[in-house]
Amino acid sequence: MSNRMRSVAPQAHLAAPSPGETPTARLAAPLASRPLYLQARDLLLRRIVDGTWKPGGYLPSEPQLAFDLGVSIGTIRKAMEDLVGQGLLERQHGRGTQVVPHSSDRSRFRFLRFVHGDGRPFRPVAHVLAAATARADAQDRAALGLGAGAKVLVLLRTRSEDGVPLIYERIALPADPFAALKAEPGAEMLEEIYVLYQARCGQTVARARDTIATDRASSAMAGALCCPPGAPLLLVRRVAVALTGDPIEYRQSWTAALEYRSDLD
Amino acid sequence: MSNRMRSVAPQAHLAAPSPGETPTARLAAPLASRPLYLQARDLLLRRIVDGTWKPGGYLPSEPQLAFDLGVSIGTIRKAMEDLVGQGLLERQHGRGTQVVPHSSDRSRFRFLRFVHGDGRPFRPVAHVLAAATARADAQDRAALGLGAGAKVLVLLRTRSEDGVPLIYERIALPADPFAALKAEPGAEMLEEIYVLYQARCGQTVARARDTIATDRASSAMAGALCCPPGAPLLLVRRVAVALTGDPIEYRQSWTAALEYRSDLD
DNA sequence: AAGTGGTCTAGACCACTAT
DNA sequence: TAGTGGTCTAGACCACTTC
Repeated sequence: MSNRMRSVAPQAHLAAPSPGETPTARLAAPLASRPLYLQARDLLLRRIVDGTWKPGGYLPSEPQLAFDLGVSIGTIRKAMEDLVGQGLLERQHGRGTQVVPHSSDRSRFRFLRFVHGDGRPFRPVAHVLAAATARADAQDRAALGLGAGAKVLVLLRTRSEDGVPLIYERIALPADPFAALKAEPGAEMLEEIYVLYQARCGQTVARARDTIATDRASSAMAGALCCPPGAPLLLVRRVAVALTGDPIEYRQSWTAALEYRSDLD
Repeated sequence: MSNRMRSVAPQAHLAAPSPGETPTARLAAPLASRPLYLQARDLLLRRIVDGTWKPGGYLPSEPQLAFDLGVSIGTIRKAMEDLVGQGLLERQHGRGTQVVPHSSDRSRFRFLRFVHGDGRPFRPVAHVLAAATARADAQDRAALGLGAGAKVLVLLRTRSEDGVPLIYERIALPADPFAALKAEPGAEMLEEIYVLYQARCGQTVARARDTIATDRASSAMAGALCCPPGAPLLLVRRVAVALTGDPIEYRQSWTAALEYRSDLD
């Protein structure tokens, strides 16, 4: 007997929103003992990943989803709360539940960011220096989990404030899903590049890991950042992974003047 | 009318665990419209802060707390889930709910940590070089929110692996609650100092903010870390705050060989 | 066997947003 | 006014831990 065979048959849903409508999905067979709210969460996640509900779009209402999946509203709510906690969904009282889009205002990565030495926030503008496809180097391959001869799209850019370049950045992306980005009009100045990944390449960044170290300025960095070659720099390396768990971005950011800060836990 | 006046009187609790016992607390007056689960959460937090339930100790059971506060079990669960999410409580199926103690195995700060350049975890041993009370400098005062003539307890220590010192550290603590730490036996080698704050000074670290920058080695650092004076170092500054929200630790960590890493979001 | 937390349901009522 | 999510309750049953 499954944990879902109860005194009240779960099929007896009286709240069918449109008469004659039929449920569009059912959760696992009675034998599967994985909690229903986890199954529901994964199903919602799958539909976000496969684009059934697009970033910025709204999910069906709680009663509708509960009917579709054949579970109670409370179970749907628990599944949603999990995804809200991951920053994938956003609920708005009286309006509905939305798939969070990446945007410059509301980035999913507020917990680690560059700041000025006095704590002022850093409000940069990006400028792409070069965009080219190349063979992935050893670091790229390790970070992105690629094979020997794999190709990557490499972006070199600076990020400036008031016209002063403060960050020199190299971004490596797997050539396959990101080829469309190479000649993307308007991309050269776009600060929030994750919006582009999502809109043009269908890749949504879910999480990222940052590793911070010191490095010394190469001649290219020295030229871009107006510092002497060999000057000590802060180097932030980021590996960003998609909703599927695959790494999709390897980014290196060098800076001489800025600091890097975690939000208060 | 409050949001708690319903068709079923909330007082009608039949699950009184000990006959004749009386509730020990009641939530806000009917006029207060703040959600009950938030009131419950704050009350639980207050009892953790004031030591009613000590780190490592167990809370009363859900039915007991629900009876005490005059709310349903679901409301208690929601309040607890919030505190679990903050890392303050830990629930164990069949056993109970525990106030999380700081420990070297299970630190509340797993999200940012030192690692070796190749990604290996850093497993240090601490060695205190000096512990003395001093007048707080400008940085200490700013970080800890102290007044002009305030005193701080300053600890200088190294953190080594296999006998090799890799981090040079200065920790400033408000002299008032931390005076007991000065002559603490055994503290000299203790790596996880937050355990001491909690056990000896009644101060539980709740959250921390890290700011990462580059710096150059002073002669003291050069001596301790076996690097030339002026060598570029990674500097991590941390401000840790207590459950009350007051800053209680200002820590500066310098390293030449290590990197600093965030967990995968 | 008793007690604990974990899952799931059903339904009441409230508060916010749209129209 | 209708529809949405937010809060709160009550109770069933399950799974784990302890005795």
